[in-house]
Amino acid sequence: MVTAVDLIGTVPLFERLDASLRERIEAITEEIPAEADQVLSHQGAMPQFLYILLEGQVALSSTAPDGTTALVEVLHPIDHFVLASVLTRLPTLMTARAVTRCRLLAIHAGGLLDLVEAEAPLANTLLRSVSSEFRTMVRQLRDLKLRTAAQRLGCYLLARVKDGEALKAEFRLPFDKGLLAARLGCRQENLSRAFATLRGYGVETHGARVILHDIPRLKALAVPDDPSDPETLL
Amino acid sequence: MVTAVDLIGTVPLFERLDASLRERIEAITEEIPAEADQVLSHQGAMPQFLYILLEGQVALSSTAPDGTTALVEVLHPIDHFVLASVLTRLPTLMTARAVTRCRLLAIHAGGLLDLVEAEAPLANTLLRSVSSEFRTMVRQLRDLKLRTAAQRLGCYLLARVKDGEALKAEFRLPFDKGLLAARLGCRQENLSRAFATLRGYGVETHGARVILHDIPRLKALAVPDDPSDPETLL
DNA sequence: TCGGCGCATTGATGTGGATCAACCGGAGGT
DNA sequence: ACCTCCGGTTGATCCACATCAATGCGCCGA
Repeated sequence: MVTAVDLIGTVPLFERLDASLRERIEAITEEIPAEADQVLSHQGAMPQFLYILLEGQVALSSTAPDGTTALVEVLHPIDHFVLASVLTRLPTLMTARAVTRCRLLAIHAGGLLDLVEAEAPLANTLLRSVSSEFRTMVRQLRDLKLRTAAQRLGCYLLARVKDGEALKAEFRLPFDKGLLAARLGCRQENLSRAFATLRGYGVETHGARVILHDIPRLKALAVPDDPSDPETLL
Repeated sequence: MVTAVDLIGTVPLFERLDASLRERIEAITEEIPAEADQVLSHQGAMPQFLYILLEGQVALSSTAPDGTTALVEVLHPIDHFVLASVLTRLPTLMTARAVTRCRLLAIHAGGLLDLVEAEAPLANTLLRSVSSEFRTMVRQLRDLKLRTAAQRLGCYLLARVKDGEALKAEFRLPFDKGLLAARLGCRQENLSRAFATLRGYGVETHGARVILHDIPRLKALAVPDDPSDPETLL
C-alpha cells in the first residue's frame, strides 16, 4: 500500500527535504478525495490545510463583493494551493473548487507553520515556491493588461507544445473551453472568436484536439515570452 | 552618524530578527542614492541586489515583447523590491525605476541567499513578505478583471483615508495623476473621467488635493474589500 | 507682461470584449 | 429512431476604455 509519506516524497515541493523532515510533515497530513465541484477552501476563510493536488484539477477563483468572479488559475498535479494564506495566517483571497474528481493531500496548517519556524530547509523550499507563484501572478497581470485574448490564447497553446517541436504540434486541451476561457480572462464566446482568429495562423481545432500547423507564424502573432532568452523579456 | 545597521533595524522586513543576524545582513548591504528616472533593476536581468526603499518613490513595471508597458506597483518607504527574483535566482519580470530622487539600501543578492539558507528566522520573515506580495498581486488581478476604472479609483482613494474618518476625509495624492492612472491600469484621460464620475459621489479635487465629502456613498460605488470583515470578501 | 510649455480636462471616434440571443451538432436517454 | 440537453459557435448590440485631437490653465522664464 502506498502511504502518505511515500506520496510526500514525490511532491516536488518537498522532494529535496531529508527523510526525517518529510516524516514529520507526513505526520500532519492526510490524504483526502474530493468530488467534482466540491469547494475545498472558501474565499475569506482561514485555511485549515495546505493542499497538494495529486490527481484531478482544481480551479482557483476570486470573487468581488458584487458577486462577479475571476478565475485566476487552474491547477494540475502536482500543484499545491493556499500556501500564501497559510504562511501569512490570513484568510484566503480565492475559492478553490475541484473541477474534476480529485485526490489530495491536506497538510495541517498549524503544524506546518510550526515546522516552518524551526526548519530552515523547509522554509527555503516554501520561499522558492511562493516566490515563483508571485512571479506567475505578475505575468498574468501583464498578460491581462497588455495582450488581447487571441494573443493570450496563442501563448497558452504555444506553452503546451513540448520543446523540440519547432514547426508543428498536436495535443489536446486539458480541460473544456469554458474553463479555458475563464483562465484566459475572457468569455467562452470570445475564446471561440479567438480560435477563429488563430485559424488564420495555422491553428486547427476539432473539439479539444488542437493542431498547430505553423508554430513560427503563431509565435509572431502571440509573441510569447521565451523563458530561455531573457533578452526577449525586455 | 546613522549607519546602515541602524537602518536595517528600522526596516519592517528585518525588525524581528536578532541583532547578530541584522549585523550580518548589514555587512552585505550598502546605502545608495538614485536620481529620478534612474533604472535600478532592468526587466530580464539577474538582480544583483535586494533593494529597500528608504526615501522617494519607485515604480515597478512590466513590458511585453511588443514594447507596451504595464505599471504594476508604485513603492513607498519602506518597501522593498526584486525579492522574488532574488529568491528564485531568476531574471526579474519587472523594471524598477526611480520616480523621484531616492535613497535605498542594496543588499547583495548572493550573500542574502547564503543567509537565507542557514537562518530559519530570516527565511520565515521573507516567507511572510513574499506571501503577502503574492496576495497583493492576486488582489490587483481581481480588481483589474472585475472593477471599472472609477471603482478602482474609488478604492484607491478610500484606502488613503485613515481609520476613524468615517464620513469625510481630505488628503493629497502621493504622486501625479499620470502615474496614478498607470497604477490603476488606465490612461490619464480615463482617470480624469473617473474623477468626473466620482464627483457625483462627493469627491472633490483641486490638483493633487482630494476631499471626500461622503465616504459611505463612495464606498457604495467602489465596494472596496474590507479587510476587517472576511464575510465581505465573499 | 507676454509667450510658451506641460499637465489636466473635454470631446469624438475606434476597438476589444461582454452581453444577449439564436443556432448547431454530438452524446445520452427513451 | 427520436428527443433533449449541453457545449460550442455565430451574430447583433452594448459598454468600458483607448486613442486622437483640441482646448484650458497654471507656471516659469525672457
